[in-house]
Amino acid sequence: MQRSDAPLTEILKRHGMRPTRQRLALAKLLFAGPNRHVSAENLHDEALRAGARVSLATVYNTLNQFTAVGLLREVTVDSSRSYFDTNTTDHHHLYFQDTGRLEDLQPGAVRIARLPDPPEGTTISRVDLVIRVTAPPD
Amino acid sequence: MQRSDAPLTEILKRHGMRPTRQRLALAKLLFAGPNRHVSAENLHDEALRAGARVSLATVYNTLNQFTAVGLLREVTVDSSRSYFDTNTTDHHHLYFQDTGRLEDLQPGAVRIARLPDPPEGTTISRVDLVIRVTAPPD
DNA sequence: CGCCAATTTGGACTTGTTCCAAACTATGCC
DNA sequence: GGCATAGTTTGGAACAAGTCCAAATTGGCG
Repeated sequence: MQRSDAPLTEILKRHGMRPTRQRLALAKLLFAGPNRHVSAENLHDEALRAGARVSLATVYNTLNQFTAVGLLREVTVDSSRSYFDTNTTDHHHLYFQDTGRLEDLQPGAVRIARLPDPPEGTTISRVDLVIRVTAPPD
Repeated sequence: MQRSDAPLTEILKRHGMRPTRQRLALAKLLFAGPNRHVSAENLHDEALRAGARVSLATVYNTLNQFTAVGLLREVTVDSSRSYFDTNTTDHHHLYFQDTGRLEDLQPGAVRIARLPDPPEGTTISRVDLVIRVTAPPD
């Protein structure tokens, strides 16, 4: 809880959340460095290792809240687990099927030249592209 | 079990599976019509309603086996449930977030003009693009 | 027809996630 | 600064999707 948390406190308040000890600790892990992809278990372990006392339920709550206000984006690459991405700008993903590792692609790495119009009465909320790679060439 | 199952029997045999009553019933539901997207529960219900006695465990086994031999493709759009697509040709998906409905896009509907090279030592196994739409315009 | 390996099955189990009621705490107010 | 209170956290129960397992069944072959 040193002065450098001030911006994080601000961010939480700006999104209508109380800057609690737990949320600050998680926000720090998530946003105080380069972009990341985390799962709930994953972040929970990390928080504990970092000495933060946070329950798994709170990690789930927090990830969902952050996602709801747009601080995180949920990425669906594995049907058995949710990943959250701290990079909320437009970009696509590279997924290593063998290791489960997920990486952002450079914004310019993929170019989608044509997209269909959404069906009548709907709007496109998002276009997700995932490149799945395997380590051993098939 | 009328003569029209013969082709299905053939397909199963060709992929090294015994044409059992259960597999034939499921294959019929899956392949005897237009392309479909099913979940396990989903297909199980349908099979029971159609009078086939199949356990849920068998539906899971069968979907996984069909996928392993390339008769089905698993589509990951929802992190809490797996969908299987009877269309195994190259194509992308339209996902209605509100209803959970999943549709194939026409092969030409999307054009990807640029893709990065896969990282050293890996090969691209698949590129999945999903257009997520919502019914009420945001 | 009968054998045996493949398959199916119900139920137990696992894993990821949500729910819940009770305990705790950040914040506004005096 | 102390207090009331609404928002938050928490452990554990509950849930849901999917896998595992050992016993029972069955398809295919001689």
